[in-house]
Amino acid sequence: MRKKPIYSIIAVVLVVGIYSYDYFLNVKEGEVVKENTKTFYLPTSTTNQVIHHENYSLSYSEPHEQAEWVAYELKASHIQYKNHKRPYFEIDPAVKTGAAHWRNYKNSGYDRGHLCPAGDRRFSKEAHDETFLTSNISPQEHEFNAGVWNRLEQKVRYWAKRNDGVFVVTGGVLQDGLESIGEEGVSVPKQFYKIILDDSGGEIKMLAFLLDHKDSNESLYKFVVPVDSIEAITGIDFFPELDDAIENKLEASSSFKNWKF
DNA sequence: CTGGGCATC
DNA sequence: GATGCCCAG
Repeated sequence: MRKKPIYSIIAVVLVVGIYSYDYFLNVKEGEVVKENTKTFYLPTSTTNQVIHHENYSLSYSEPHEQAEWVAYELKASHIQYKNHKRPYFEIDPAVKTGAAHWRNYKNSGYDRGHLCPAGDRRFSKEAHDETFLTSNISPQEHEFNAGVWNRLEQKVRYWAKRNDGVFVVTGGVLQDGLESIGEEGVSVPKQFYKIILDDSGGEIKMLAFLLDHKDSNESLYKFVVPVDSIEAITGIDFFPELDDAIENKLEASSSFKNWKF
């Protein structure tokens, strides 16, 4: 072996290469990412810019200067009440096309509305801080953000505790012709969606919400829609790795009988 | 919980 | 730009 080190080097390169290739295959969009022992369901990207952070993934839309979706697992154990100081919003360095600056939001009249809520990532300072990237926010009316949207986020935490974890995919509906704010032109969505998937009970359950970008005192179940209808207006395929028969059945349903409100 | 504005350095 | 303080739904 000592006489022919070149063979050892080649062997190491081959092994590393194969495992790297396998790794990148696994994190390709629409594929399944192994996150510890759980399986993480990722949507497709219409923008070809999927980014994986430690505690959530996203697909960034450069024209709209925000994520078209943010996806993450919310485990029951994630829901803690540790207090962290709110940090400054930072430009997401992983967005190669250049994520928006928070200054676009300043004096715009709109909140920097989290997509992956800070309240869902309070289990560590690192996870909490990671939600303060500008790739994780969208312009939201304060009354909406602190109102019906906040109610929905709290309900998701309730389900995560009750069902021992859920998967969440959320974002604004990005379309042509939206109003925009700031020098970089961050689009202001007219609707926001949130999709919850629970696979803890052996059988997969799915629930989707579509809300107009305005506050409401209506009960949350009034906003339940089939996943199909969100796919139709966003062009995103939300659970492509699910068995087609299961995917088609679940995504066509707007039933919420299996969910306690 | 969800956030903002303003003064200060 | 970063920090601290006071504010609202």
